[in-house]
Amino acid sequence: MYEKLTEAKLAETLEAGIHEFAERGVEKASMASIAGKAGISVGVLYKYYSDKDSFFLACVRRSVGRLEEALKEVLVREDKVSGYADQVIRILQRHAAEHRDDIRMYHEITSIRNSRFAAELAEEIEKITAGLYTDIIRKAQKNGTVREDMDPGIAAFFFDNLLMMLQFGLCCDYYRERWKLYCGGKLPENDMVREQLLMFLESAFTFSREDVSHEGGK
Amino acid sequence: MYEKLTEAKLAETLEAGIHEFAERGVEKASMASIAGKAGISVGVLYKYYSDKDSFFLACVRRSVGRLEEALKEVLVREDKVSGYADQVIRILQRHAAEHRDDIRMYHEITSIRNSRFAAELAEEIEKITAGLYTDIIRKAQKNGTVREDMDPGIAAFFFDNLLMMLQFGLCCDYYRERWKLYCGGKLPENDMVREQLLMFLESAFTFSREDVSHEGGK
Amino acid sequence: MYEKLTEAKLAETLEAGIHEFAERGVEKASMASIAGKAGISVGVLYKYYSDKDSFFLACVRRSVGRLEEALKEVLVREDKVSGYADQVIRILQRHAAEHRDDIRMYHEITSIRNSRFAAELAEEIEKITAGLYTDIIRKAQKNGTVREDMDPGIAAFFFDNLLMMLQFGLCCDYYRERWKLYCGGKLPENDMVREQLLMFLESAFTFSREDVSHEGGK
Amino acid sequence: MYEKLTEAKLAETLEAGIHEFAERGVEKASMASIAGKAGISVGVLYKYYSDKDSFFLACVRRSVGRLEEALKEVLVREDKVSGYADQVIRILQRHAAEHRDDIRMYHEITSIRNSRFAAELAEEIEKITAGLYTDIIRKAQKNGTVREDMDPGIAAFFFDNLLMMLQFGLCCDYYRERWKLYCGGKLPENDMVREQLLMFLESAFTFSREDVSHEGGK
DNA sequence: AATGAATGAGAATTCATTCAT
DNA sequence: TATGAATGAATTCTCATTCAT
Repeated sequence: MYEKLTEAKLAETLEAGIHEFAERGVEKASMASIAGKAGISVGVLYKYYSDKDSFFLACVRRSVGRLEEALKEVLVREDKVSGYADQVIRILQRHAAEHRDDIRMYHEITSIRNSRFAAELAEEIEKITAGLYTDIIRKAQKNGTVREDMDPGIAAFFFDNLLMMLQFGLCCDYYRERWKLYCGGKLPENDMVREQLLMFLESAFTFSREDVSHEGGK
Repeated sequence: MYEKLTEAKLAETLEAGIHEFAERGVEKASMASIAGKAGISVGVLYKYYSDKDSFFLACVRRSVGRLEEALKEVLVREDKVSGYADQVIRILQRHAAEHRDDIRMYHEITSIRNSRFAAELAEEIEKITAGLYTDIIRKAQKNGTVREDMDPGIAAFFFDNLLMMLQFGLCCDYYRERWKLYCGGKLPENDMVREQLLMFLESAFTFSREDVSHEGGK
Repeated sequence: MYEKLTEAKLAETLEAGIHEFAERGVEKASMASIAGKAGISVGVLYKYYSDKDSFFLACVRRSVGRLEEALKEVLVREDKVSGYADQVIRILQRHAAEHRDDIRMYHEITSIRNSRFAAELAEEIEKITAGLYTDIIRKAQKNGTVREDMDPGIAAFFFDNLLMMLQFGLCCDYYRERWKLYCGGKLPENDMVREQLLMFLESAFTFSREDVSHEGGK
Repeated sequence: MYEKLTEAKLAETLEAGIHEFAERGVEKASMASIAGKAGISVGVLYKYYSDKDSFFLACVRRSVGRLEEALKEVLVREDKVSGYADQVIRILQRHAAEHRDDIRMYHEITSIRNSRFAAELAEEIEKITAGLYTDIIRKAQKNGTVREDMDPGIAAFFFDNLLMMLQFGLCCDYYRERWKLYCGGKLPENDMVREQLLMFLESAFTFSREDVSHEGGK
């Protein structure tokens, strides 16, 4: 009984936490219930994590780590935004289906009501994708596949926003309902959504007809 | 003491509620604290609202009503998406600046812990804009200013997603920090964001270059 | 609107009180609900009765008054206990059937947990029957129909106890269930109960010391 | 602080509960006050009992258990009702003197407000005595010491009613005052009451004089 | 005098956190 | 070191009573 918590047990605890936080939200999640599900005592939980909040953070980190891991699959060789986006969307759709709790948990983070904390977490979680997306766009601008008057950071932000909502739409109750409202009462198929989103993004990032005719008329 | 609850006081109570819910979230918000801030007794609060949930809904409705009121300013005569979008974005930016708590409260609704309201609220809140945006896009498709292969509902959804994130980015801690991350550490100016978002949308909704060249090659 | 409460309205209020107290018990009875049922405002209720307790007392008195009224029907000419008892039992059985709430209310009184109060009420409510029953027994002793070694007061007390339980058994949930337990699961018929109770009482009051010594002298 | 809840403490808690329920009634009894009196925290109270009702039931059961324990002392060898009754009355008189709160608590059960427990508790509490008393009477009928035209169940019920009132008369405010009223202002001595009650019962259960003379005249 | 909205003390219950074992 | 029982602050909600109208 008095044996040190194994790596595996610790992982199990985090998973139990992710599940509970995803299912009931931070406030309603119960430390006792989490410990119970993980098969450990509340005591150890508090030995490893000073309080509920810090345990929540640990869960967030695990959850986000898993998402990052998934995103590493994207072939960075891709220089065209559309090809890149296609890969990312596919991965996120699969990830959302396989790790619903992770996404719900991620949404919980966005509720954080303390800017010091928010800054720390946002940096930790979003820095990589922020940089990555911005770079892709910058490169695409250089090779002429994305319009040059677009601010790469802001464009990357828009891009990420759409992806974020894509995931929430797959996993979080309110967003699902919202999705349905726009699609005549039922969630659209992943393939259709991806196709439409790609079309939207592709258009967005390239020159619109006016611009063309404008430039053409120069 | 024993002061009659005026219309004004009732409004003040809702505002106090909106503030508390925005600041602390539904679970942590305290009915006693709200009553205290509004300068009324807990008793009346429960006279007017049967429980915390129903008071929360009343706050949400007030908050949403205010947003809808603001959105009514949009000239519906506009048939071009870009002109329409320009107006909507301006209004939302102003609204977010003036009613930060409303937006924070809106974000609160999207939380897991409030899943019990999800379907009901989503319908109530988003139905109007969903229909409106979809219509605008459909019309624009008819007059040839939006590409025809785009599903109007899904496109409207993308559009609304971007607007939603715009607002969260202005009001909610986590989203603000995320914004900063994409913009070199500081929040971008409203004007610049609007300009970029318009550009993004305009391109997105119109024919992409390939399409153009395709058509051009006809 | 601003008219004085009529006699009738006041009576209606007491009846509403009796019903509520009988149905929910003193603690759970709600002054607002009583006022509502009586069609008056809580305000007047408190104008006429200083607090819940004093209103409860007023209800008790009305309720007890009605019982006394019913008991006045007993022909006092009766000198034999059995004949007297027969009449009383019949009246109480009828009264219990017609005024269930009165009996339930009466049981509420017995819960009173303040001896000063208890003394006052007991005196008010039981004094008449106490005297009456004792007298009957005393007379019966004089004319030789009740054994002489019986203390008239104590015997009267036993008699009243049995009548009290009879009524509770007809009206109060716990006592009803208790009744059933002794009678194979269902409440016995009034006629049968009366017959048995009369037999029990008749025997109890008559068998005299002589009989005992008779046996002893055998 | 952080004292382990021993068996003894648990018992103390139940006693504190019995006292509080007896003193103030179920509704007015306060869980916090009970915990305080028992020297434990509200938390543990709720660890052991899911809510106030279930704690109340536990108290009732303890209280009833103690009474049953006491009643086990009765020598069941007794076949004559009078001898049996003598023993039971003695035990109940002693029990009431020593455990006033138990009896007050028992009275609490019979209240309207506790109707929700009525059937369950009545069965649990009274079944044993109901069966026991009925049996005794039935046996006595067989050996000719109790008149045969008496329904054993109903007779047992009358018997138990008298015992019940005996106990309430010793412990509950209202019943005490009522007692006094029948006895010239003061509670009668236990010995005297027992003697009179025995006499009453003995007579009640045996042939009345009329019956005797009736039979004699045949 | 009647009204009923407003008051606020009080009660049950929960659960993050502590600490004796 | 692990355990999980014990703690008690905090929260929601109720309702007898008051008093401005």
